[in-house]
Amino acid sequence: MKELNALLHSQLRLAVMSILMNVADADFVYIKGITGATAGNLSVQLDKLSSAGYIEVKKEFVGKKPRTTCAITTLGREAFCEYVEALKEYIKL
Amino acid sequence: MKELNALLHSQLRLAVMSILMNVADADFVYIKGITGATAGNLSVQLDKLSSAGYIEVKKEFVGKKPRTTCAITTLGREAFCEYVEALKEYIKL
DNA sequence: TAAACAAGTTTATTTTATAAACCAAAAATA
DNA sequence: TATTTTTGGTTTATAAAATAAACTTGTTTA
Repeated sequence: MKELNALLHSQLRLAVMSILMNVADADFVYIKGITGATAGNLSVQLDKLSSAGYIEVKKEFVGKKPRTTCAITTLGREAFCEYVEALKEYIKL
Repeated sequence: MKELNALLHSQLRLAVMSILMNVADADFVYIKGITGATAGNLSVQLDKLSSAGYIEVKKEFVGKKPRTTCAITTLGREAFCEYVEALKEYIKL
């Protein structure tokens, strides 16, 4: 059977990628809210996606508050689509 | 976002359940062949699915050789379907 | 009869996911 | 204005998982 991309086959990382597939970008607080993840866990998982080149993470200040914004990359988009294709073999759609 | 059943959100266990969704039963050697899993890993994962009541495992002798046969239960079937439904929220199908 | 094989199980190791603890700065409050 | 709380995270520690390696029991084969 086809392998499932282990980086994507994780609930939180998959949720993040799923969100980013449908918006231009999303910030840390927003993603945290939708996924219900703890900040620590989210921080770690965003790093992994970023290291893999699946997302781009931008850190800036808005006024005096820091803001971390994420956007999916072309590579990430491709990986996500391949993952979904592979998954279909498992869940027969 | 909906939670993904952690017991099913594992490549090998999902593969096993996927196989068992489509056949009356399947034996250890057959599942091992299709999934490409090692015997040890498969043994452990079958135990987990069995403990959760998602599959039934029957051990018998065919001639002089042992045979382990697995079949999905109603509970397992339901859990699989719910998992697939939850997953759709992530992969938008 | 010794070596290799079959069908698993058990145990140990490596990864992962996750949460807990922490940090710096800003905002709210007493 | 001093202190507490909140915001927006990161780092570190822990618990859980996946996986492989080693082992077992019995069988077949050379």
